[in-house]
Amino acid sequence: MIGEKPLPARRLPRAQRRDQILAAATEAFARSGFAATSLDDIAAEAGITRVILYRHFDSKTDMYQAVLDRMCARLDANVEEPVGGFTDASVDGLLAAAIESPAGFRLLFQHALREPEFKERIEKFRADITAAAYLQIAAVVPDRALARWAAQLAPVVAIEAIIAWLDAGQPDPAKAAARIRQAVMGVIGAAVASDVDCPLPHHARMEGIS
Amino acid sequence: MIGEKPLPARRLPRAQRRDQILAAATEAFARSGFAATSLDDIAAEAGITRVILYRHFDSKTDMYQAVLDRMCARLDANVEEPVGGFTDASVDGLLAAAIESPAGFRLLFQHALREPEFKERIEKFRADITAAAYLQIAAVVPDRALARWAAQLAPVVAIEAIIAWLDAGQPDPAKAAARIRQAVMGVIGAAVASDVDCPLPHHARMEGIS
DNA sequence: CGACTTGTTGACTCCGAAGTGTACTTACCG
DNA sequence: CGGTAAGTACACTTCGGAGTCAACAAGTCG
Repeated sequence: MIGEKPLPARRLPRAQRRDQILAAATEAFARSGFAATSLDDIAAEAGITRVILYRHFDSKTDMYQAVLDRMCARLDANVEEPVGGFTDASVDGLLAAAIESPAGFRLLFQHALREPEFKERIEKFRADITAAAYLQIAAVVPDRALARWAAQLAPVVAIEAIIAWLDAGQPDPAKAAARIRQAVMGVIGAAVASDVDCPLPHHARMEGIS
Repeated sequence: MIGEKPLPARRLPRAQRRDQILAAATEAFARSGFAATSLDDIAAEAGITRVILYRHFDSKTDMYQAVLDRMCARLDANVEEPVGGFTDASVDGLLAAAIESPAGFRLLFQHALREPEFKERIEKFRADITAAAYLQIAAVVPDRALARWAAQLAPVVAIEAIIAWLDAGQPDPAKAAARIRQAVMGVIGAAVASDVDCPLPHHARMEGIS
């Protein structure tokens, strides 16, 4: 299906092979998530046998955790939040991580986040960003329920904007970050605007856009 | 775990039971998707035995399809698109469907959409909305790649806004639709703005929001 | 009442995938 | 050149969940 190697597969030093397996596992898991991905799928993706996997990881779960941790570490490294909140730097960090590993990015936010057994770690990451966003938004949006809603939505929009950008073939990387930031700002702006009971003729704008 | 009934479970006429099973299955599947949900989970959710499921559905796959079709039909009914495009009515329809069945809404857009074997039907639904959105956006955004990106993103933001609203406890239902529409418009506005090379001091706005 | 239908229980088969062991090759490095 | 580590082949065991069957219990309706 992919690029199978009936050949005896080149030899690699242990650490390197482990890394390659993690990369392959990331790709495989990113397609259908944990439950729907077999170790044979991963072995095939890595171009080796299933048995080899067990020389590097204790179990499927262990391996999945390693994949998740690896990607989370990448995120933590890129989007270190000095309590500053959901800043431009946060978007840049997310984007950088997504560019480094698109599959890992998708895996985290499209699959792992919805898998009860694994979502904890990454949910905590997201919660941090959401909390930071809340502080900023709450300062502008008096209605607390609305502020929580916007704070919840802002990071999600950033993530979805990045994924949509990946899907679109990563056009114009130089301006991507700016555009994503604007999309997020657009959402926050919506919360602000609708809080003062729709001062904008949004209906007309939406209908008359064409 | 939930509200188990060790009792012999009340009897229901066939059609009614089938519907109740579909509702239970929707809840169960919405938690972890197709692969990670067992028929026992569903039977427990419905308060009956696994064997009964087979008196209503041929297989697990068959049942899942039924659940998906049911929810898709609900969507089609609510958000009928007279080629008009991604209008206010579309948002209203999506929102109505989400209120009718939050679990179904989540199941479709958080799980089924990422399950290769099943995403086809619902992907088509999403593609229709995306295409409609593209027509509207392309009229305002000259850069075609950017327009495609925004068109891809707009429906996703609408959906995520709805899910975030569900998560927040469905506050202020009367204005929810308007807020979601504004969020979507904010995203589209971002595409428009960034196309003319960032006329807004977005950086300052974002940093200085607090 | 008696038949039918909905339900339960507990057994059973089947299959795919996780996980393990052993014996056999072969590349690489000191 | 020889040993070790990386890799293969294949033959398992184990396990959970899908799918099936038969016997039995109890509401409901003619």
